[in-house]
Amino acid sequence: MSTVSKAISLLELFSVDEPELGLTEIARRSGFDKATTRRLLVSLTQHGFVEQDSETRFYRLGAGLTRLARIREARFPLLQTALPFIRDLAATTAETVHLSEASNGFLLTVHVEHPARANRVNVNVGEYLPLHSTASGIAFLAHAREPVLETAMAEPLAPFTSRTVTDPADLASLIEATRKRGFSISDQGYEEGVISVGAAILGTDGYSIGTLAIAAPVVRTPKAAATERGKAVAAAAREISERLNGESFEALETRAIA
Amino acid sequence: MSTVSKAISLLELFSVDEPELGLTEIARRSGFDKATTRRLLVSLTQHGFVEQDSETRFYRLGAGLTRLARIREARFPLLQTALPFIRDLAATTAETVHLSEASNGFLLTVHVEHPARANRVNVNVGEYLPLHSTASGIAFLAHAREPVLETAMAEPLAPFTSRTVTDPADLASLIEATRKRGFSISDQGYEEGVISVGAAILGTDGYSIGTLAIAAPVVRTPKAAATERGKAVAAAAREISERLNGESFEALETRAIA
DNA sequence: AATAAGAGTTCAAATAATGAACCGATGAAA
DNA sequence: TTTCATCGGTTCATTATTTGAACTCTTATT
Repeated sequence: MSTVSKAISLLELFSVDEPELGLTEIARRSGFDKATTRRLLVSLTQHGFVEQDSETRFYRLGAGLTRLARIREARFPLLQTALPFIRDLAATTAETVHLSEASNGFLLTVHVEHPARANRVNVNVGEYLPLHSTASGIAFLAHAREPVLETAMAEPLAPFTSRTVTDPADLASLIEATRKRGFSISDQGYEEGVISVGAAILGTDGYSIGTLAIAAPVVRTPKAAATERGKAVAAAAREISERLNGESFEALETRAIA
Repeated sequence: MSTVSKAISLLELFSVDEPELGLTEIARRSGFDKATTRRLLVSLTQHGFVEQDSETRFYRLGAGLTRLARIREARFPLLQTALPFIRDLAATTAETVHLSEASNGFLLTVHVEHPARANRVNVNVGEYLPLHSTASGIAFLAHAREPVLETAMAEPLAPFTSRTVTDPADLASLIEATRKRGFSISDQGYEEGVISVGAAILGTDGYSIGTLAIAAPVVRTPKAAATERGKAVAAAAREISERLNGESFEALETRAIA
């Protein structure tokens, strides 16, 4: 494992639920020696990737990350562009809406809007999503590059619930249906009791750069509601794609095939 | 230089103006060997910190950064909280408004709102701001921890323009005035022809965690206008501090002294 | 006062990083 | 269409950085 990977893996230990950790704890979780861990943390601190609370001595993610993220966002304003749509969907559906971004073959949740009600689906910012078992993942695959798709299909399809689609052929037809329909549905494929709909956001080259999804408890989601939400995310994803690229969604879709 | 620092220094090469760079270019600018540079880039890519355009082969900052930045933001929602205020200030003043975040002794510009007019002050997201010669920096120092303040005063005060305050004693009185007034003024201290006003945003401990500032061309900024803008940023910074910490600004200020 | 637990440090040994020289592809110039 | 230049990417013996067991220091607990 490269030193750089080690350093970055330390950053990955932080999450929304555990945004601050002590040195020993970080060393324990990463499996690195305390001395090593500290040296890495010091390097990261020097560049503002990590901050240390001067009082508690705990470490947390630093502002340098915000800075770089903003530089990226200036080039690919996915979040900025999608935000109003996410808010709108969250308001009209009163369910959890989340935006994920593609990052070399993975999907990273980048923003989440939760409804103000007790029984809701909780999605954490910073979560990685499996591609074969979530609405986002399937929507992503429906517009992914051939090699990305192949890699995803070749992996063992982990069964997260009893309903997870684990047969590659079934997955292929799900993807095909998603492409036709314009949005994907995952009926408890990732988490028991949760139904999600998702749609891909396309980049200039016509391939997915991210996804938009709505997750809701099955108990209050009749089939018709799911379809309606699906149409809504698809419309939003389409609009976001067009704004980002300044081209019609159809033009983008065709580009990917050529 | 540690390997980690080398890797991160590659990330620092990207900016809003140059968001994409080729391998040779990155190697040239960083001063590392091409092989080394590539190895580092590959490591960074594996973690989503860097992406490579599959067509042009150029490298750019990756979505993994957005993800981590969002995790941080969940803990310190500075940007989220400040955004509406920034927009409001930008709308009412029709001048450049920018938010900076403290990151171990430095100030990083994290968001900028530019007015839609030709003659305006351009501030880039991702820029580091000197502490002694900008409105933001002085506002920051006015509420900084003692050691941070001392370090800043001890450094040689670089003269960016003929009007930059380079005498530590003068700087100290500027800081004192800022503390009393509630906002700082930098009259062409950093860039010729630019006048800025700034105010500190305080954290739970009462010390600055960031700054809010308005930058405008001197030619259209009479003294009265500057004072008015100063009061506006101060009010906004105060409100943001209160929202972030759920405490009155006075309570926060007193905490720092104790 | 004794004990424990965490943060941080040291230095010989182990391991990972380095870079000169290489290949192959692409594109511009002769 | 041949030549030259440039760029992305790779190899492997040499070299320099990273590693971790054992240490100290500080703080909180019994």
